[in-house]
Amino acid sequence: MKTTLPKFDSVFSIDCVIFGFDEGELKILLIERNEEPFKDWWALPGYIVEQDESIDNAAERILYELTGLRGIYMDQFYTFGDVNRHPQGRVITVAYYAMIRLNGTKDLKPVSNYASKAVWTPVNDLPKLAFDHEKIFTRGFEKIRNKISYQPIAFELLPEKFTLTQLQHLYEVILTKKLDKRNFRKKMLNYGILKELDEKQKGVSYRAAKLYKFDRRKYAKLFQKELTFGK
Amino acid sequence: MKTTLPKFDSVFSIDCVIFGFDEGELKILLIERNEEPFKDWWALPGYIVEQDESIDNAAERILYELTGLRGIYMDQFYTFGDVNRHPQGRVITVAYYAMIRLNGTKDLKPVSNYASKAVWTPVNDLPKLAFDHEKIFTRGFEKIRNKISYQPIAFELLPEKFTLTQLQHLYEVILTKKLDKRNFRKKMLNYGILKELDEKQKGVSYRAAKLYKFDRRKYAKLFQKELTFGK
DNA sequence: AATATAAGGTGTATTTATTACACTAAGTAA
DNA sequence: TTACTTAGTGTAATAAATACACCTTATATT
Repeated sequence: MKTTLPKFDSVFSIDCVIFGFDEGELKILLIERNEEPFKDWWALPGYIVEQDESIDNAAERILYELTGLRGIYMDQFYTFGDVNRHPQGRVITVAYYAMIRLNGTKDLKPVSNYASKAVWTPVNDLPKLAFDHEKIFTRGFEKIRNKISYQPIAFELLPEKFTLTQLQHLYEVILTKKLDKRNFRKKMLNYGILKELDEKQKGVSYRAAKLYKFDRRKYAKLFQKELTFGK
Repeated sequence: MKTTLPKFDSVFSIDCVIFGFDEGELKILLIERNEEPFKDWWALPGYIVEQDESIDNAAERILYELTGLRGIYMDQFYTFGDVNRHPQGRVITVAYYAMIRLNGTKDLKPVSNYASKAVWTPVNDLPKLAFDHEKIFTRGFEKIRNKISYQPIAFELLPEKFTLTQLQHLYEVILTKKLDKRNFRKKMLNYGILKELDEKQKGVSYRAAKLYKFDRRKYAKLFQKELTFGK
């Protein structure tokens, strides 16, 4: 990494922590960098914000260019502004996260050639990352762990139809702890935000489980109620 | 505001929402700007981040220069990056908040002359603010409203010794709703994070109330426990 | 056809937290 | 002494969280 690089003054960048759930594992999207610094390293998808675009738009564009993923809604979660986090100059980066449904989506094709590939990587098996991206990932993971206890974000990660065991498993992976099956089901079903389908799991070599759907309408109602606390 | 101003490319800035509680009112600190653009307008204390300082340090420095307040611990809560939020160029601003104990602290003296004064202003009676500072304030207020339901931030705003009624009143102001006196007391005392003092309120023209202190040690223990959820 | 395997699916009792609700006690001021 | 103002207190009902173990059902194997 001792090449001569241009120096620049101040730029903003965006970095994205994109979560997916596949084969029972929580994964994030990493790119292999095709540019100095940190050429050939793994990194979070991220790049520099243009002069004339808002940071929210920049986040969407950058994710698209580096992974081919389009129209993904992301939320900002933290801004990293240490002085030496980028070797070429002062770069303050705004970190975004999103959760997406993998549905067997496999490898992704970067549109720009700034990344050579984009690969889903299990969070329990991450390689060393460029810049301070480990720190950014860790904070993003904390964010969703925290968020899952008051918002049904799990449904964004699962396929449209899922079993209660899959749902529980996802919660366990995000919370990093085991949950009690009966209590978990009681609680989930009590919220009333699940629609039981007339359909069962297929292709498993054991008793097939019932499939459920997330009911957005009922969730909206529930949430409305929860915003108006009792006294 | 039709003066000729220098244009610049990209800069980062910091804006601070500093909460205080005084005379039964929740207040924030505003400065009167002494520079274009928005000269003579009210604004959140904020300024530009230097090349060689981290954003956390910048936040501390800027608050000091504009208000004379020193060593205030602040938390970042959101970054505002719309393209046209600043008339002179592209400015992305990282917003911080803090809560401080007023203890009769009155007016504050800006150290830099970029602000002509710094004044505590009730949140229910804010003037029109420069830039997008209303938006920033609103988001900061939401942030503490949300935070108060899982962290005892109220104690940072109250004097060291306080009555339960004062504590309740502060909760009511932040949550913007009335609370039941008996339930509030039961709950607070149950947490076990209050130390009852052998002392009473003074100088009131009615029955004096007992004074309490916040017990940080017990809170630390409680918090530890809460981080390890049941199953 | 019988058996083994592997996950699916279910209920109850206990404890803890939340809510609703109204009167007496104590100190100060007139 | 009286009026005023806030302090301070308890209980019953309801709802939520927890701990805990066995039978059922579909598939695969012999």
